[in-house]
Amino acid sequence: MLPVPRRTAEQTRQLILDTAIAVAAEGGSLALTLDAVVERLPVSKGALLHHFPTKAALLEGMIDELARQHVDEVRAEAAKDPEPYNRNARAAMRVSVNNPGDQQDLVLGRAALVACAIDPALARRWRAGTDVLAQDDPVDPAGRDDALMLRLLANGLWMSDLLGLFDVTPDQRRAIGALLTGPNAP
Amino acid sequence: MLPVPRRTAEQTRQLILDTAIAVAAEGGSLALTLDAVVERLPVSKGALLHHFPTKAALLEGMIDELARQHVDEVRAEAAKDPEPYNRNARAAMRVSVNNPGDQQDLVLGRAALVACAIDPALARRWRAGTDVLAQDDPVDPAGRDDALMLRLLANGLWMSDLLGLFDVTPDQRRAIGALLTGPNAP
DNA sequence: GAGCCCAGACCGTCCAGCCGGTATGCACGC
DNA sequence: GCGTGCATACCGGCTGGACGGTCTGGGCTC
Repeated sequence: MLPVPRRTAEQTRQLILDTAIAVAAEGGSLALTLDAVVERLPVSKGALLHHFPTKAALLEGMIDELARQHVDEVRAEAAKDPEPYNRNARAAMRVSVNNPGDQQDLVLGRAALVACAIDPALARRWRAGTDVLAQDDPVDPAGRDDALMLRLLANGLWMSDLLGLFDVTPDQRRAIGALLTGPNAP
Repeated sequence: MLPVPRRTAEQTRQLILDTAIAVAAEGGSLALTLDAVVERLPVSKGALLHHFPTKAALLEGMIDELARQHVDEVRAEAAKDPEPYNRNARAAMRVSVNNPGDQQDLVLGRAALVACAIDPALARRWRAGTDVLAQDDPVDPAGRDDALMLRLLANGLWMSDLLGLFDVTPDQRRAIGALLTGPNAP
């Protein structure tokens, strides 16, 4: 007979992280309290503090989880790209362009932004967790700076979506996405 | 004889805002407490709460001030541009490209980011305060989407600088800035 | 029965906001 | 000029409540 607890410890941990991320994304850092996270969970405060002994540990767990999800998503998108160079950079663009259709992506980004704003050290941790995307991305010897440009543009679009900085119509999103396939398309 | 108190009320208010912005930029939202702000000031907690009756009022004051400074800076930069179209968009790019040289700009941006992460409503307030830059910027009838692209790229570079997301060398900064003058330069 | 996993009451600290008080200046009437 | 009354600006100790973290106990699995 398989051991079937109602939840494994790992599942509980993941549940806590997901909920904390959702709370941060919706309410900002002001709303991100341990009690608020527990309130949404079929789990007690004791359980939360069993898995994350301090709030700082929870925040670090969040950032690591968010970075991991982001890296996984970009890599999955990059795997569809037949070109040899700058696949991660282009994948980041496609992910950003498609953002509004994916609510989970906005939650991810907002939570990451909130965590980075709570403590500057968490921003460095995000960078540490995600820069494999830049390191592990063969560069076209010609047009060396294109990848950085793509990354920055993708990042700008993403941030704009997260914070509501600019209005970007679907047509404009398509135009931005078209940069990837045909740079000189009319 | 003019009444000359050591500081006018307006000066005190501005002093409080500047200090709160500095605290937020350096320590993140965790460090932004009323006491921490007062500690750096020749002003008491009573004075702070005289000018900003709640912490929310202080945060709103901060965002309004930051948006105002940002708009002023971009407009000042735009005034140097002889072209008739998209001057604010190009000015935003130049400001972002020159960011690392201007410590005050990083403080401004970090504080704004922190405020936006504390409460989503403050992000909307930032947008409300800054979108005059997009509204009040005549668009080239040909190449209509260029301005948005510039804004997004500038925003991406700015955010990257604020959070330390990507390494951008001075050469690469120049290359990005060169997009403004010669789009087809080698 | 031992060890992991969790429940939830409880505690201590920290911080936002309050409040009583002071100082200074201004608008009066006289 | 001078006293009175009122408003603005500011001080700083205090408190109530929120929130992070502790602790004791209990069940479930092996």
